Amino acid sequence: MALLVKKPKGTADVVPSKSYMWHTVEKIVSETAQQFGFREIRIPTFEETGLFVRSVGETTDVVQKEMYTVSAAGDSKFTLRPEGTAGVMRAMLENGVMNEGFPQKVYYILSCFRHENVQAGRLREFHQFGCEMVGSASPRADAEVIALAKSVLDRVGLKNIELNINSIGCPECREKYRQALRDYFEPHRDELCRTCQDRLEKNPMRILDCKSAEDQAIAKDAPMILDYLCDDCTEHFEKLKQYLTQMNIAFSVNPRIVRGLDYYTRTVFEFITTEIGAQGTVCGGGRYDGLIEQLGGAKTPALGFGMGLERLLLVMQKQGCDFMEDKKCDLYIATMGENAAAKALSMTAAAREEGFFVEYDLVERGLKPQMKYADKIGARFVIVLGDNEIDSGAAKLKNMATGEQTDISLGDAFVEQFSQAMVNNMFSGLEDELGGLV
RNA sequence: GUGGGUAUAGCGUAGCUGGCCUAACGCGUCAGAUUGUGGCUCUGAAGACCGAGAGUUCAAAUCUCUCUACUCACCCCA
Repeated sequence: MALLVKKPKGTADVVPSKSYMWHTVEKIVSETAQQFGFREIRIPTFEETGLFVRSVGETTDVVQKEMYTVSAAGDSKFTLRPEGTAGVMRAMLENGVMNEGFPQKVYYILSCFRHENVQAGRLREFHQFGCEMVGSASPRADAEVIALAKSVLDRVGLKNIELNINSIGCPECREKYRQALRDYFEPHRDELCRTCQDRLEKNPMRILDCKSAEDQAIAKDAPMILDYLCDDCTEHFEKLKQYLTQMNIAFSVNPRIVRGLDYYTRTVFEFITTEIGAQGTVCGGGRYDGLIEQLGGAKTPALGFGMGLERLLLVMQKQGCDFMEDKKCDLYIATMGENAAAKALSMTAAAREEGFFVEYDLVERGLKPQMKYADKIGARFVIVLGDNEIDSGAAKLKNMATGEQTDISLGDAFVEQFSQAMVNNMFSGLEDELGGLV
């Protein structure tokens, strides 16, 4: 079949048979964040372009070549958010959340848009779970945020995820370090790859994680940021490491981690896997003490992380993690004839009123196909309704797992009797499980 | 933008030293197998102009070329 329109490159559909996977991670992720005292924040899908230019950074790849920017009818320019932090900070400032006392802790699940070349684990529209903590300069906050990310990864069941941390210092020590890097690389200018020659001026730290083998060799003996941190930044980093150790969170210090967004200061971290291809960063984050001031707020320390949900799901599937199944149908009412169908309508409504998951025939099929359908959707119970039952006012309630049939009234007592059957069913299910254990 | 790989029914695949392919198999879908009862089994049906276009040939899903899409990787990041 030649479809007239296909989905845009880099987007993904979640079909009904797979949505339970998303429900699982969304549930775990938000419940965990709430246990840490984070509350959900929701923000618009697009923002004024200037917000991202100001926060993410004019020279970053994200801003320079990956933003989906639209303008409508002479309005200002808008951009589909390429990440969550900038919009969340804007929203917190605009709504005065910063004035409600510190720390403020928020989380969100949202889609982000970047016009990149797609590959495994990298989409143009992707989903991110993010957390932000505003108002604490303490390394305890760093440890707490990392602990939250770690906790989420543990609870979805991931194994072999490594935590890398680094400090890229405050603007002062970072500038000293940049100069040191320029001094180091300058003599090798001609040996560097072309992009790194450009980086030498604008962002020499990027040369450190260049993939080119030649550049790697040159960078091998380059000065390390950690040797250039000021006393405060050093102490902050030392404390963080100490806290992580106390929390029993394993980590490695990786001086090569350089975040691609300009707003980061001091602590940066990544949770990495090698199991899903080249895009192994499942979670990335750090501190951004200067961002809020840059956006026009008071100077306020803050930090957070983003977790790529598609990547998370890739690893979960790869590792065979458990997912929560969708809720199954409690009762299917099979009908034969118009009278029965009419009766089924009122019975269904009554049972749903009590919270039960009920279905009945919508396609006007025969009894046998209806039974097959009931089986396919995993219905626990089935009632077959025909003229006999309508006349007598009673029917058989069939337990699909055991095949056992019991009497059930079609009158006022119907819902109550069905509830009782559900309770008994649950109870015997528990008994079986316990019996197996004893 | 630069490379590699792949393109056959809803999904997953076979066929690819050209003719037996008027395209096969598994899953799924639908319908039957005691016309008022599912799961297993059996039978049958629907469903593909073999990614698109051109060429070679008596003959192409199978060979050649072009294009397109998808995919993996570089870059960058979640």
